[in-house]
Amino acid sequence: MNFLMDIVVYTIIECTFIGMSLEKEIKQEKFQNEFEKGAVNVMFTAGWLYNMNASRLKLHAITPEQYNVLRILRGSHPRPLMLADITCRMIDKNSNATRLVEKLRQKGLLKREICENNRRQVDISITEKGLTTLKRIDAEAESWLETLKSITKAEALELNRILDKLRSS
Amino acid sequence: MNFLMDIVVYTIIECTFIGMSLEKEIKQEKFQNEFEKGAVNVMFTAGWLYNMNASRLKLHAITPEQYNVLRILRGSHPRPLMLADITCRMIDKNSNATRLVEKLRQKGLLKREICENNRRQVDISITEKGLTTLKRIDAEAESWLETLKSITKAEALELNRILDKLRSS
DNA sequence: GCTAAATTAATGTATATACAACTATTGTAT
DNA sequence: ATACAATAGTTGTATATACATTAATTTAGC
Repeated sequence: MNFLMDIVVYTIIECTFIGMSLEKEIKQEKFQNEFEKGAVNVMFTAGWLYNMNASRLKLHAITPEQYNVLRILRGSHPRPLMLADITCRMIDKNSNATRLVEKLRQKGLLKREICENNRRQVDISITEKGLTTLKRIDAEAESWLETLKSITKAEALELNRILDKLRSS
Repeated sequence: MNFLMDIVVYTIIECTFIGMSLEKEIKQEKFQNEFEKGAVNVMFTAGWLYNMNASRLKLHAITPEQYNVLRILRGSHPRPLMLADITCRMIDKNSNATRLVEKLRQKGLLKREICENNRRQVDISITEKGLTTLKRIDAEAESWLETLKSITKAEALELNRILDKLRSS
């Protein structure tokens, strides 16, 4: 997270017992129960995913957070979004959209215009250069998606179902 | 989360189609397939978990990363650990253990001693105050664990299995 | 023994994040 | 109309992160 994760991952190492995969990866570990292990596993895996992402995006000189903003903007293109729209879609409400947007503007990947109807708000939209950049990244995304296919489609569905249920409390 | 999350989470918003829970939570979203959705879901859920964690730990004036280090040290207590031992258990290899440890030392939660046998290395161990702090946090952890139990034990097992498999590529 | 390589940790620096405080503009109540 | 509240973004600041570089000590080769 932040998840990112690099997320921001936390782990718990309390014992020398070695069990399955997760325990091995973070060295001698024991969890209170499957639920706690699940929470750590989600955060650990998120960090793993985020790192893969970050390194492939690095070649294009953008961070995962910046990539996120660009994709959000492409999603509404050609309609612009105001800053608050971007923030609420970013999930990490803490992350500072103002500064993220400014970074992308400096790179010419998006443009900002004061909205005439409501001068408090700013209309933000992706530029041609931004679209081109995303297209180049998309073209490379194949191998990244292949990595995810170490699980079956049925397992992916099950994973999504369980995660949605976990958050529904 | 940011983690996490605050994790550090990235999302993809490209459409106005509304489907299940994850799509709703990050507003009008459509994914290429279940695999991509799974990756985003893991990172999003990690951020959600990290934020819950961060806010409960804030009352004790420590961050999730610092909490992680303390638990690692408790795990080996009373044997001290060197810095590299802590780093390799932290997963986020980027995070700077030197400075995290220094923060905790300033709070009196751990102590550092130059190792006599090998003066390059530093023996780090949790203090009584550190143990007491962890104990107080443990006492409050019940409700946090309860939150995780919105899924069944079987689902938690399945979640762990799928995540381990996902990373095994 | 002396030099080169490896190990262990600390530091520098640019960027990012968390969170509070602030500015500007618009909406609402009297 | 004026004052007060709500909305939309920006800025300040302390801390954290990423990553490269440096420093100190130990090990190994010759």
